[in-house]
Amino acid sequence: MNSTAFTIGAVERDTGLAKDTLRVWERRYGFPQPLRDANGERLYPVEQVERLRLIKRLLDQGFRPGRLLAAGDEELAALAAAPAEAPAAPADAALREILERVKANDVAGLRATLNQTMHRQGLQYFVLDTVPRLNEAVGEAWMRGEFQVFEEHLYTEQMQSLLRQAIAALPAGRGSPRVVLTTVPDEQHVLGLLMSECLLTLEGATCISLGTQTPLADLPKAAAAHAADIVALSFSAAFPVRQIVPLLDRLRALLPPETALWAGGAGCLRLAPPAGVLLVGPLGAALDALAEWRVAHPAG
Amino acid sequence: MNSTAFTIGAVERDTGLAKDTLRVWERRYGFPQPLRDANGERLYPVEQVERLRLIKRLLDQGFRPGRLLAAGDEELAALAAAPAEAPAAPADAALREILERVKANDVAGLRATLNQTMHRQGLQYFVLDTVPRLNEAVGEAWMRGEFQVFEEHLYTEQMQSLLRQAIAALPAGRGSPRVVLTTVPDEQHVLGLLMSECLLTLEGATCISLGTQTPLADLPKAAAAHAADIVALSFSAAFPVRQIVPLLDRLRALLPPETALWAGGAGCLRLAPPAGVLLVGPLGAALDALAEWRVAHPAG
DNA sequence: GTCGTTATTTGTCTAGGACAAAACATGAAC
DNA sequence: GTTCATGTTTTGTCCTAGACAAATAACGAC
Repeated sequence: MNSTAFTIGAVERDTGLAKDTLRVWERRYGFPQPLRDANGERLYPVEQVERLRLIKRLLDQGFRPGRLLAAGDEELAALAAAPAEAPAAPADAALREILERVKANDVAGLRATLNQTMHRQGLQYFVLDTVPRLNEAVGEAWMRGEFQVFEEHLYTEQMQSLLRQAIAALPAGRGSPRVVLTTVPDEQHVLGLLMSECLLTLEGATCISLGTQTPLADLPKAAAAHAADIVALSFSAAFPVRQIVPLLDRLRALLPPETALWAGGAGCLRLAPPAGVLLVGPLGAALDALAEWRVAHPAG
Repeated sequence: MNSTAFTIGAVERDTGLAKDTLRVWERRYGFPQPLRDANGERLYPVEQVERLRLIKRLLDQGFRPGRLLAAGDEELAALAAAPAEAPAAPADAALREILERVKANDVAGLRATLNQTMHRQGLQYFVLDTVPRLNEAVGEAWMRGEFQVFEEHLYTEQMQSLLRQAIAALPAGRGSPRVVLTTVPDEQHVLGLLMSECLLTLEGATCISLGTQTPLADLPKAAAAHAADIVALSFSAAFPVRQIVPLLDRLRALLPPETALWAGGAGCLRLAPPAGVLLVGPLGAALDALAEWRVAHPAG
């Protein structure tokens, strides 16, 4: 009956935690503690996998493994319920309605409400203010157990669709700077890219989006082919922070010095900027950075 | 200068080849043969990484590792140039023009041509015939060294944008069956999903797309919440074939028996169908499957 | 409080061995 | 010549247990 146990590889795929990490946690902290099959291979029951997913989220929020892995069920739930710092800005009506539509699995209604909100607020304000708050609210609702993962996916899918539509409706940017937008391999979150593309295109920049996960070695070629002034990367909170700086260093070395390298997204917030890389923390900072770039590069 | 070597983790991310696989290939076949840093850790030069990427593609085409890893540069190039079987259908004018736009990095032109072709052909024919041939042509062009990875990404991004627009323009399906569409974790290719969504929605089915990489354990909940008749998964050729059957078995066990489970995409072509799962090979077969489902489930 | 130094925590890497499932080859029976 | 059942090779994934560097926390001096 309980034919539903996960091998270590399946858990890695499902949670994003490396096999090595899973094994070393087991050794050090005693959790997870999978069963073993006839071959001595680990078999993780569903509950442990779900718990690991929650732990992964809290890790991304800045909690430390030692604490989370030693915590009991109640403690974990408490941490998930009381979000890190920011006493969540009070959700306005539009926000609440959107969340309700997601919870009610009302796809058509969700789509309509999102569309309406975007048009009422205007694209820039929507992207700068509402979308980040929605993203956060959805993430927190999941951690509190109010949303399922698939509901989060549904939200992301609809938001993605909306933003892409908005971008398609904008007059294609023809101005400078020319920006190549993408994420590095293993970073699959696309909303950050789309939000940036909206903002920059609104300001008249030319965006060339390569979608997610372009291999590093290809970026210099892409920058050259598109005569890009800037290569911009987006990192979500889920991306392993340790890897960001070495990554940026490697990429910086690959790119010609006259091509700027920008990195933004939640993953870059607590980070010391490597030489030659501009870290764009909150989304609005991208607009400032754009303005500065234009001052430093008068048309010509 | 050549500060640009990859650790084994970076290669895993960049190529999609597991660390274990990379190490065992080195031991068995003598390739790749990375340098070592001061700590004895592997450092892969860029050329080896690019070669690994090519090998990965050929593997996905059905070649065997023993052959590919023993092959010299020329032999590899020959294999890549002469595609597996099918003596590629002669590319018609529209196809050629699209490929040229990609090669010329003409984003606006590409977008316009795609849009025009879709409208001329009609959505169904476009999705059933042109898109798969384009996908294949782009993949082959990369293997022959004519396209860079980023050019492939650019194509995918524009096609994605176009298909999403087409879907948004369709009257939202309200008929039966109700289909939940997604991919499993680690399967990130989205075009297959979008193509299916187009076809099914055109036929009046109700599609609920969760985007890519929904954790398995969430699918039963999603199916229940959306009262789905069918859960449909898409597997690309890049997804490790070995894992598909165990995956489908696990999922079949999780889903209630009255919910159908369909799996399609290039990854499913050479595969024995597990019990209780419908393997939809070529795209057109999805339409047949839909018709059959309707016969078996008269309205009511 | 702030700074610099030591201690702990944590993820990632190493080695080589093992095994099951898939793919291929071989040969017997029809 | 095809079909089917065998045996053999290939191949990916998993195992253990140890090591180390980078990030973080803790501490004492100022």
